Amino acid sequence: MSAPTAPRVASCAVAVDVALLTVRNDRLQLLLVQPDAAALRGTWALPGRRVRDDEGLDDTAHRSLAELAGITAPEAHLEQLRTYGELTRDPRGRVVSVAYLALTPTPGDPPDTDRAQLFDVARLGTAEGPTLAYDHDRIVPDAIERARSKLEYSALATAFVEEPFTLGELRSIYEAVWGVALDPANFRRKVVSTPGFVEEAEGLAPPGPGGGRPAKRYRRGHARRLHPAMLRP
Amino acid sequence: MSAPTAPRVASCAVAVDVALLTVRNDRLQLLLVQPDAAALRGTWALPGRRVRDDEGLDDTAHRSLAELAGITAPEAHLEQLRTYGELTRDPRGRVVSVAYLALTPTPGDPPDTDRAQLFDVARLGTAEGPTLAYDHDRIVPDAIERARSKLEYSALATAFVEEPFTLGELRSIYEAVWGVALDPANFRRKVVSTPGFVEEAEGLAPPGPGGGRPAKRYRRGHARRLHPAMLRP
DNA sequence: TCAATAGTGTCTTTTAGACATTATATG
DNA sequence: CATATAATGTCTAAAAGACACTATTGA
Repeated sequence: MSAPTAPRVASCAVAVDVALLTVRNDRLQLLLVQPDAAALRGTWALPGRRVRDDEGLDDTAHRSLAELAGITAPEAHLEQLRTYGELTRDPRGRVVSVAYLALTPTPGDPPDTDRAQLFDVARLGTAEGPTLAYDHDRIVPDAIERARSKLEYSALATAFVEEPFTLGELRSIYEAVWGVALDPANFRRKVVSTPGFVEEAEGLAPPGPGGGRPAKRYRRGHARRLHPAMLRP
Repeated sequence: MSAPTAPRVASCAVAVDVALLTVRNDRLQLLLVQPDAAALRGTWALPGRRVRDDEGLDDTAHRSLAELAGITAPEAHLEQLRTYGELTRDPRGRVVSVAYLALTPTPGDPPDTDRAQLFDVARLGTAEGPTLAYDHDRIVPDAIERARSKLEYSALATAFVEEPFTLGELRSIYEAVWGVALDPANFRRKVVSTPGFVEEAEGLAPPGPGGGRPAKRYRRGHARRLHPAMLRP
């Protein structure tokens, strides 16, 4: 009974899946694509590709976004989330997937084609939301929680906005990702007093259609970790 | 020039490497083993094994510790750190490695055999420290920083001590991992006022050889995240 | 007795949060 | 003018940190 018929150690398929989050219309949204497999018609999946043998994992992540959603965002924030290796996570066989988290500003050109779409994060898991393929219903909550958590102790919120930005725009990122309202005055004080979070830029941003005082513009600072942190209420 | 001679998408070897940290004699220590390969004689490596085709990633991590260091710690804290997929990280070929972070109380039976040893984290990277094989000099700092960081906002420090423990023992964990001295009075107040961090247990712990008041015993609480966090000074 | 460690009390400084006030825009 | 948003000021409550003090042990 100790004579295996197959090699115990085998190469297995390695893939990358990317959870791309963005904030559009003050709502946190996730990019999903339609899977290739006909059996999965009607479901949605994170854009993902097999890792090529001459390709780094980050490169596979970028290629997944480019090939499956037409998104080329070399400046987008991209970080590893976690690797999912459950034996049965893919019905086609053993596939180990390295999941990535990507954060981008709202694309002025939203990829609302048939193949790729942005979905409200708030609707995921509800009857109105999309049905997720594979084990992506396990990856997606991890990605969202990572984003929510990293907004606290890193300057990652700035990855959601184009430069230059106003502190009102930055605050709306926090409000969309966390799903809470923040006091504008206290938010401003925390941001500008946290070293390296943002740097003042030139000029003023015009107010919205309803009027309002023009806002100062800011750029990303050089700090990666925030001291003190922006704690969730 | 667009006719590849080898398949662009191939299965590649998947391995798991485990960075096991413990606190011994008030110093943060890392478990390293001697690699199998003769070419790597004199260097030290994280215990790691190839993933079997019938085995989950966590199982491979446990097996790595058991087979290479004789450590069977099913209750130890084990979490994924990151996956390292650089093309050239292993001279034997393309190996994608899923790195794990393991935290355990000091083994009463330290694995100081020829094959496995605990090394002071403070000496890593110095002339007195071990030379690391593969790309493990990139993994190890990530593991240490993860542990230092998670002590702030999680109850992970309790993974380093056996139950029941005293708050003095818990404080010495923080001091060893962070490398700073903490005020005992303020530390105690923070810990007991953070909901779910620790729970009072029965009895008192005897003082050390130099005397001192007997300390109350505590057990791990049920909180995973600490609110408020234990911030580094 | 003294030295050592545990645990409590208290004070000061810092930070977070609520909310009023002023500034500058649109309609 | 009213309304909207930006930016500043001020007050209060909570938290962090310094440090004195008491409690209980071993030597």
